[in-house]
Amino acid sequence: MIPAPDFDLALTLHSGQAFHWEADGPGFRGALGDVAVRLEQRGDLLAVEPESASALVAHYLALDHRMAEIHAAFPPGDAVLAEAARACHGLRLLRQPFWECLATFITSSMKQVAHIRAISLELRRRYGADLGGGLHAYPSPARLAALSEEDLRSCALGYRARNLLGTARLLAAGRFDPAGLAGLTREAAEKALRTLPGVGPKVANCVLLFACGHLDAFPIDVWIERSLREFYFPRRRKLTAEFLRRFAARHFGPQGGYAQQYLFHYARIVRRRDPRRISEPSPGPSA
DNA sequence: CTCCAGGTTCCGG
DNA sequence: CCGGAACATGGA
Repeated sequence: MIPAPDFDLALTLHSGQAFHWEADGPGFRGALGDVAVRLEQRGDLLAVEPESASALVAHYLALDHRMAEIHAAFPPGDAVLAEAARACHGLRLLRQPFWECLATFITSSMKQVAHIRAISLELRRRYGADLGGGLHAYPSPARLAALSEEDLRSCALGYRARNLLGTARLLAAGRFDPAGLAGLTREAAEKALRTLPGVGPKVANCVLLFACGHLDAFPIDVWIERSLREFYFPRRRKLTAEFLRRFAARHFGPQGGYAQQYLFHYARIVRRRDPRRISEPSPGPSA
Protein backbone atom coordinates (compact mmCIF):
# COMPACT_ATOMS: atom_id res chain seq x y z
CA MET A 1 0.00 0.00 0.00
CA ILE A 2 1.29 3.40 -0.93
CA PRO A 3 -0.30 6.81 -0.25
CA ALA A 4 -2.12 8.31 -3.23
CA PRO A 5 -3.95 11.46 -2.17
CA ASP A 6 -5.91 13.47 -4.74
CA PHE A 7 -5.53 10.62 -7.15
CA ASP A 8 -7.96 8.67 -9.34
CA LEU A 9 -6.47 5.49 -10.76
CA ALA A 10 -9.27 4.58 -13.17
CA LEU A 11 -9.53 8.11 -14.50
CA THR A 12 -5.79 8.32 -15.03
CA LEU A 13 -5.50 4.97 -16.79
CA HIS A 14 -8.48 5.79 -19.03
CA SER A 15 -7.48 9.30 -19.97
CA GLY A 16 -5.91 8.50 -23.32
CA GLN A 17 -2.26 8.45 -22.27
CA ALA A 18 -1.55 4.73 -22.03
CA PHE A 19 -3.67 2.15 -23.82
CA HIS A 20 -2.82 -1.26 -22.46
CA TRP A 21 -4.26 -1.42 -18.93
CA GLU A 22 -6.91 -4.07 -18.30
CA ALA A 23 -9.62 -3.99 -15.66
CA ASP A 24 -9.21 -6.78 -13.11
CA GLY A 25 -12.11 -6.71 -10.71
CA PRO A 26 -11.91 -3.41 -8.86
CA GLY A 27 -8.29 -2.99 -9.95
CA PHE A 28 -6.12 -2.98 -13.06
CA ARG A 29 -3.41 -5.19 -14.47
CA GLY A 30 -0.75 -4.25 -16.93
CA ALA A 31 2.89 -4.03 -17.86
CA LEU A 32 4.92 -1.21 -16.42
CA GLY A 33 7.84 -1.39 -18.78
CA ASP A 34 8.78 -5.05 -18.43
CA VAL A 35 7.30 -5.52 -14.97
CA ALA A 36 3.82 -7.01 -14.59
CA VAL A 37 1.83 -5.23 -11.90
CA ARG A 38 -1.64 -5.12 -10.43
CA LEU A 39 -3.01 -1.87 -9.02
CA GLU A 40 -6.06 -1.27 -6.92
CA GLN A 41 -7.20 1.97 -5.36
CA ARG A 42 -8.64 1.92 -1.85
CA GLY A 43 -9.52 5.46 -0.94
CA ASP A 44 -6.36 7.47 -0.58
CA LEU A 45 -4.23 4.34 -0.75
CA LEU A 46 -2.98 2.30 -3.66
CA ALA A 47 -2.43 -1.44 -3.39
CA VAL A 48 0.51 -2.54 -5.55
CA GLU A 49 1.35 -6.13 -6.46
CA PRO A 50 4.13 -7.00 -6.24
CA GLU A 51 4.98 -4.62 -3.44
CA SER A 52 8.55 -4.47 -4.70
CA ALA A 53 7.23 -2.44 -7.65
CA SER A 54 5.85 0.30 -5.40
CA ALA A 55 8.53 2.86 -6.13
CA LEU A 56 8.26 2.18 -9.85
CA VAL A 57 4.50 2.58 -9.73
CA ALA A 58 4.63 5.80 -7.72
CA HIS A 59 7.00 7.25 -10.30
CA TYR A 60 4.94 6.06 -13.28
CA LEU A 61 1.72 7.47 -11.86
CA ALA A 62 3.44 10.73 -10.92
CA LEU A 63 2.02 10.58 -7.43
CA ASP A 64 4.59 13.19 -6.44
CA HIS A 65 3.12 15.89 -8.68
CA ARG A 66 2.03 18.78 -6.49
CA MET A 67 -1.46 19.31 -7.82
CA ALA A 68 -2.34 22.29 -5.65
CA GLU A 69 0.65 24.21 -7.00
CA ILE A 70 -0.10 23.17 -10.55
CA HIS A 71 -3.70 24.34 -10.28
CA ALA A 72 -2.60 27.55 -8.61
CA ALA A 73 -0.57 28.37 -11.71
CA PHE A 74 -3.62 28.21 -14.00
CA PRO A 75 -5.09 31.45 -15.35
CA PRO A 76 -7.42 32.73 -12.57
CA GLY A 77 -10.32 33.89 -14.71
CA ASP A 78 -10.64 30.78 -16.86
CA ALA A 79 -13.99 29.23 -15.91
CA VAL A 80 -13.81 26.62 -18.66
CA LEU A 81 -10.50 25.27 -17.46
CA ALA A 82 -11.69 25.37 -13.84
CA GLU A 83 -14.71 23.28 -14.76
CA ALA A 84 -12.58 20.82 -16.74
CA ALA A 85 -10.10 20.54 -13.87
CA ARG A 86 -12.93 19.87 -11.44
CA ALA A 87 -14.31 17.13 -13.69
CA CYS A 88 -10.85 15.56 -13.95
CA HIS A 89 -9.94 15.64 -10.26
CA GLY A 90 -7.39 12.92 -9.58
CA LEU A 91 -6.03 12.68 -13.11
CA ARG A 92 -2.23 12.55 -13.37
CA LEU A 93 0.10 12.95 -16.29
CA LEU A 94 2.01 9.69 -16.41
CA ARG A 95 5.75 9.17 -16.69
CA GLN A 96 5.68 6.49 -19.35
CA PRO A 97 8.66 4.59 -20.72
CA PHE A 98 9.93 6.62 -23.67
CA TRP A 99 9.80 4.02 -26.41
CA GLU A 100 6.35 2.59 -25.81
CA CYS A 101 4.92 6.08 -25.54
CA LEU A 102 6.58 7.18 -28.77
CA ALA A 103 5.61 3.99 -30.58
CA THR A 104 1.97 3.94 -29.48
CA PHE A 105 1.47 7.56 -30.47
CA ILE A 106 3.04 6.94 -33.86
CA THR A 107 0.33 4.31 -34.29
CA SER A 108 -2.35 6.68 -32.98
CA SER A 109 -2.76 8.99 -35.96
CA MET A 110 -6.33 9.04 -37.25
CA LYS A 111 -7.34 6.20 -34.96
CA GLN A 112 -9.93 6.01 -32.24
CA VAL A 113 -8.71 5.25 -28.74
CA ALA A 114 -10.17 1.74 -28.94
CA HIS A 115 -8.18 1.10 -32.13
CA ILE A 116 -4.95 2.39 -30.63
CA ARG A 117 -5.50 0.03 -27.75
CA ALA A 118 -6.17 -2.92 -30.03
CA ILE A 119 -3.01 -2.24 -32.04
CA SER A 120 -0.91 -1.83 -28.91
CA LEU A 121 -2.18 -5.06 -27.38
CA GLU A 122 -1.66 -7.00 -30.61
CA LEU A 123 1.93 -5.78 -30.99
CA ARG A 124 2.60 -6.70 -27.37
CA ARG A 125 0.99 -10.13 -27.69
CA ARG A 126 2.82 -11.02 -30.87
CA TYR A 127 6.25 -9.51 -30.35
CA GLY A 128 6.59 -8.41 -26.72
CA ALA A 129 8.28 -10.29 -23.90
CA ASP A 130 5.85 -12.62 -22.10
CA LEU A 131 5.46 -11.40 -18.54
CA GLY A 132 3.02 -14.11 -17.50
CA GLY A 133 -0.68 -13.90 -16.79
CA GLY A 134 -1.36 -12.87 -20.37
CA LEU A 135 0.64 -9.67 -19.98
CA HIS A 136 3.34 -8.63 -22.42
CA ALA A 137 5.92 -5.87 -22.53
CA TYR A 138 5.91 -3.50 -25.46
CA PRO A 139 8.29 -4.91 -28.11
CA SER A 140 11.68 -3.19 -28.19
CA PRO A 141 12.90 -1.09 -31.13
CA ALA A 142 15.30 -3.90 -32.05
CA ARG A 143 12.49 -6.46 -32.07
CA LEU A 144 10.30 -4.34 -34.32
CA ALA A 145 13.24 -3.30 -36.49
CA ALA A 146 13.78 -6.94 -37.41
CA LEU A 147 10.22 -7.27 -38.75
CA SER A 148 8.92 -6.46 -42.21
CA GLU A 149 6.40 -3.78 -43.02
CA GLU A 150 3.98 -6.56 -43.94
CA ASP A 151 4.33 -8.08 -40.47
CA LEU A 152 3.27 -4.79 -38.97
CA ARG A 153 0.49 -4.17 -41.47
CA SER A 154 -1.04 -7.46 -40.43
CA CYS A 155 -1.53 -5.93 -36.98
CA ALA A 156 -4.03 -3.48 -38.51
CA LEU A 157 -1.46 -0.70 -38.56
CA GLY A 158 -2.26 0.43 -42.08
CA TYR A 159 -0.02 3.19 -43.40
CA ARG A 160 1.36 3.67 -39.88
CA ALA A 161 3.40 0.47 -40.30
CA ARG A 162 6.03 2.25 -42.38
CA ASN A 163 6.45 5.01 -39.79
CA LEU A 164 6.68 2.67 -36.81
CA LEU A 165 9.18 0.49 -38.62
CA GLY A 166 11.25 3.45 -39.76
CA THR A 167 11.44 4.92 -36.29
CA ALA A 168 12.16 1.55 -34.67
CA ARG A 169 15.05 1.04 -37.09
CA LEU A 170 16.54 4.47 -36.40
CA LEU A 171 16.52 3.76 -32.66
CA ALA A 172 17.73 0.19 -33.01
CA ALA A 173 20.63 1.36 -35.17
CA GLY A 174 21.61 4.00 -32.65
CA ARG A 175 20.95 6.75 -35.19
CA PHE A 176 18.59 8.38 -32.68
CA ASP A 177 19.47 8.43 -29.00
CA PRO A 178 16.54 9.04 -26.63
CA ALA A 179 18.96 9.76 -23.78
CA GLY A 180 20.16 12.77 -25.72
CA LEU A 181 16.76 14.43 -25.26
CA ALA A 182 17.18 14.69 -21.51
CA GLY A 183 19.25 17.85 -21.45
CA LEU A 184 17.30 19.67 -24.14
CA THR A 185 14.68 22.37 -23.84
CA ARG A 186 11.13 21.38 -24.79
CA GLU A 187 11.52 23.16 -28.09
CA ALA A 188 14.81 21.51 -28.99
CA ALA A 189 13.55 18.10 -27.93
CA GLU A 190 10.44 18.57 -30.06
CA LYS A 191 12.57 19.48 -33.05
CA ALA A 192 14.70 16.37 -32.56
CA LEU A 193 11.68 14.10 -32.19
CA ARG A 194 10.16 15.47 -35.37
CA THR A 195 13.04 14.14 -37.40
CA LEU A 196 11.55 10.68 -36.84
CA PRO A 197 9.13 9.28 -39.41
CA GLY A 198 5.52 9.56 -38.30
CA VAL A 199 6.34 12.15 -35.66
CA GLY A 200 4.85 15.59 -36.23
CA PRO A 201 3.95 18.34 -33.77
CA LYS A 202 1.12 16.45 -32.11
CA VAL A 203 2.88 13.14 -31.51
CA ALA A 204 6.08 14.91 -30.46
CA ASN A 205 4.22 16.88 -27.81
CA CYS A 206 2.45 13.75 -26.55
CA VAL A 207 5.83 12.11 -26.01
CA LEU A 208 7.26 15.22 -24.36
CA LEU A 209 4.26 15.38 -22.03
CA PHE A 210 3.56 11.72 -21.28
CA ALA A 211 7.12 10.41 -21.20
CA CYS A 212 9.69 13.21 -21.00
CA GLY A 213 8.32 15.26 -18.13
CA HIS A 214 7.81 18.46 -20.10
CA LEU A 215 4.64 19.67 -18.41
CA ASP A 216 4.53 22.69 -20.71
CA ALA A 217 4.07 20.49 -23.78
CA PHE A 218 0.66 21.02 -25.35
CA PRO A 219 -0.43 18.45 -27.95
CA ILE A 220 -3.14 19.83 -30.21
CA ASP A 221 -5.41 17.16 -31.66
CA VAL A 222 -8.92 17.36 -33.11
CA TRP A 223 -10.51 17.38 -29.64
CA ILE A 224 -8.33 20.13 -28.25
CA GLU A 225 -8.73 22.14 -31.41
CA ARG A 226 -12.52 21.92 -31.12
CA SER A 227 -12.41 22.85 -27.45
CA LEU A 228 -10.14 25.85 -27.99
CA ARG A 229 -12.26 26.96 -30.91
CA GLU A 230 -15.56 26.59 -29.10
CA PHE A 231 -14.56 27.93 -25.70
CA TYR A 232 -11.91 30.52 -26.48
CA PHE A 233 -12.41 31.63 -30.11
CA PRO A 234 -16.05 30.96 -31.02
CA ARG A 235 -16.18 33.83 -33.53
CA ARG A 236 -12.82 33.63 -35.18
CA ARG A 237 -12.76 32.55 -38.80
CA LYS A 238 -9.59 30.56 -39.06
CA LEU A 239 -7.27 29.23 -36.41
CA THR A 240 -3.88 28.08 -37.60
CA ALA A 241 -1.97 25.49 -35.64
CA GLU A 242 0.72 28.04 -34.94
CA PHE A 243 -1.81 30.54 -33.57
CA LEU A 244 -3.30 27.95 -31.22
CA ARG A 245 0.12 26.83 -30.09
CA ARG A 246 1.13 30.37 -29.19
CA PHE A 247 -2.18 31.03 -27.46
CA ALA A 248 -1.87 27.86 -25.38
CA ALA A 249 1.70 28.64 -24.30
CA ARG A 250 0.77 32.18 -23.30
CA HIS A 251 -2.62 31.48 -21.73
CA PHE A 252 -2.07 28.17 -19.91
CA GLY A 253 1.54 28.74 -18.94
CA PRO A 254 4.22 26.32 -17.74
CA GLN A 255 1.65 23.75 -16.53
CA GLY A 256 -0.16 23.84 -19.87
CA GLY A 257 0.16 20.10 -20.27
CA TYR A 258 -2.22 19.53 -17.39
CA ALA A 259 -4.64 22.09 -18.82
CA GLN A 260 -4.47 20.28 -22.12
CA GLN A 261 -5.21 16.90 -20.58
CA TYR A 262 -8.12 18.27 -18.58
CA LEU A 263 -9.63 19.94 -21.64
CA PHE A 264 -9.11 16.82 -23.73
CA HIS A 265 -10.76 14.52 -21.27
CA TYR A 266 -13.49 17.00 -20.38
CA ALA A 267 -14.42 17.41 -24.03
CA ARG A 268 -14.81 13.69 -24.38
CA ILE A 269 -16.89 13.38 -21.20
CA VAL A 270 -19.19 16.18 -22.32
CA ARG A 271 -19.48 14.70 -25.78
CA ARG A 272 -20.55 11.34 -24.35
CA ARG A 273 -23.26 13.10 -22.40
CA ASP A 274 -24.44 15.26 -25.29
CA PRO A 275 -22.83 14.77 -28.70
CA ARG A 276 -23.88 18.26 -29.84
CA ARG A 277 -22.16 20.09 -27.00
CA ILE A 278 -18.74 19.99 -28.62
CA SER A 279 -19.44 21.13 -32.13
CA GLU A 280 -17.84 20.24 -35.40
CA PRO A 281 -15.17 22.62 -36.69
CA SER A 282 -17.70 24.24 -39.08
CA PRO A 283 -18.33 27.74 -37.69
CA GLY A 284 -21.32 29.99 -37.98
CA PRO A 285 -25.00 29.88 -37.03
CA SER A 286 -26.04 29.57 -40.67
CA ALA A 287 -27.56 26.16 -40.09
C1' DC B 1 -23.51 3.51 -46.84
C1' DT B 2 -21.18 7.58 -45.03
C1' DC B 3 -18.51 9.71 -41.68
C1' DC B 4 -14.74 10.05 -38.60
C1' DA B 5 -10.93 8.79 -35.54
C1' DG B 6 -5.55 11.95 -29.76
C1' DG B 7 -1.93 13.24 -37.78
C1' DT B 8 1.85 13.30 -40.93
C1' DT B 9 3.64 14.12 -45.27
C1' DC B 10 3.77 15.68 -49.78
C1' DC B 11 2.28 18.68 -53.39
C1' DG B 12 0.72 22.80 -56.09
C1' DG B 13 -0.39 27.69 -55.69
C1' DC C 1 3.75 29.86 -46.00
C1' DC C 2 -0.93 27.84 -46.92
C1' DG C 3 -4.80 24.73 -48.08
C1' DG C 4 -5.85 20.14 -49.84
C1' DA C 5 -5.37 15.35 -50.51
C1' DA C 6 -3.59 10.78 -49.74
C1' DC C 7 -2.86 7.47 -46.48
C1' DA C 8 -5.61 2.14 -44.02
C1' DT C 9 -8.80 0.38 -40.93
C1' DG C 10 -12.82 -0.34 -38.19
C1' DG C 11 -16.63 1.36 -35.29
C1' DA C 12 -20.66 4.35 -34.93
